[in-house]
Amino acid sequence: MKPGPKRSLSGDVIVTAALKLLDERGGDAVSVRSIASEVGVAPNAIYTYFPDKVAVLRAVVDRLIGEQSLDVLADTGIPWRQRIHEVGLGLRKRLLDHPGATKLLLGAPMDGPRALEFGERLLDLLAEVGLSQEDAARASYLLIVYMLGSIALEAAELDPKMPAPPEKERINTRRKAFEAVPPQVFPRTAASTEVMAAYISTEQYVWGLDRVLDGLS
Amino acid sequence: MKPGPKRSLSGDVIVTAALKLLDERGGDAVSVRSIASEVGVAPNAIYTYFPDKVAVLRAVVDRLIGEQSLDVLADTGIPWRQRIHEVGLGLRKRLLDHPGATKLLLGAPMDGPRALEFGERLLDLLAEVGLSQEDAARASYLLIVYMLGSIALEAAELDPKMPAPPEKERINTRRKAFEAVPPQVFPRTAASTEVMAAYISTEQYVWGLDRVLDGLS
DNA sequence: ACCTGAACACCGTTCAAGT
DNA sequence: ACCTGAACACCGTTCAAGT
Repeated sequence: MKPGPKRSLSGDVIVTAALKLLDERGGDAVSVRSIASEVGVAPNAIYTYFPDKVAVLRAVVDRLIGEQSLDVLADTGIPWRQRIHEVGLGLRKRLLDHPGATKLLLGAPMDGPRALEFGERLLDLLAEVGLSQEDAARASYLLIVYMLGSIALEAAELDPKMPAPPEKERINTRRKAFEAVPPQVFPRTAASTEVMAAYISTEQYVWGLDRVLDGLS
Repeated sequence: MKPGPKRSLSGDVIVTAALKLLDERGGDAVSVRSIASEVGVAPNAIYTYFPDKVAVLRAVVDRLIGEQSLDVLADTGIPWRQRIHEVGLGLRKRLLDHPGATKLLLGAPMDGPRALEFGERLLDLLAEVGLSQEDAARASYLLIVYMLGSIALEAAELDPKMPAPPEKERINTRRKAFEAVPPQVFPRTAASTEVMAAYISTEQYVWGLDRVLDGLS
């Protein structure tokens, strides 16, 4: 094969290929070599666009965060809590569509451009609502920790090779797991099987978000 | 070399070796082969005690969670908020001592025996405080999400090969990073540099924990 | 049951060389 | 500047065989 410029390659193309592999074949299948073969290029061509493999994966995470539109946050026609609900639920949905990628979420600092944008728009809203600059900054971090933490914990239970099954099915799976908890050793855990199983529900996610918002006001 | 039983090996010995490598040489240096050579055994001997590599790493995480004593949670002589503070701060300290291991925290479900024990003791306390069974279950999950989420996000910025530097130093590093944020694009983020830098402080951790606790009561 | 040697099918990354 | 081929120093895991 002849070398020479192809111009078919770019950072975006590489990120897209990595995400596709992550979704279709899971985290273990994503290698520099598999990404390269997916885009039809030699493995080391990747290094023209990224310094190393982890940089590619970080770009994948930032891409997913950027997929969530933040426009609602600025929509003063909607009550502010509801705006946060909408963005929080949207982010969760988008991330859970890519369980393989979501597992990488909290392994690296959230310092990508899309993550910064997310924080900035949250600060806008919190300032509008009347929080001081300092409280707004602290609150935005708390909200991000809550959202990403619960989404990551939720994604950890999903098969990275498959799109997430419907919520009911996921709760059933968890219920079975908790029914195996020995009641003599963990009486309260065993007694709350139903609630434990529903930890990963949309309802519990919103409940937690509301408790955090209650704590802020 | 002769094969034959050695009896020097056990799951615990393997976990200890893995944690040592994680601390001294970082996540990339932890391989089945390096663990095996650390304990003086052939690589495939590991598979007598664990089904695969990720099982070893999960056991490392559960070991660290188990290191935090939960006795304070049951000490009715201390105000309940303070009990949660103590356990939360203790867990944070213990995990941040092992940044390499902490990065693995939210990549797998929290279903180890020590994690279950943690949840159960939290349920005890929340029931004592007067929460209904359902609210207690939801609240314990919220608290765990908050603690693990902020600890993981904090650990993501640390060099896995080194013990965490003192807090002041870590805040200085972050401040420098945030001073590079362009104020035209992210005005609020840039204006709050000082608070953003302090996201990883003990004080912000406790502040967030208190907001969550406020939301619960 | 517990361990070994050898092998299989891979990795991430570097380097010199081609256009 | 952008890409290739070839190589280096590794991986996780399996399998048959020894005690």
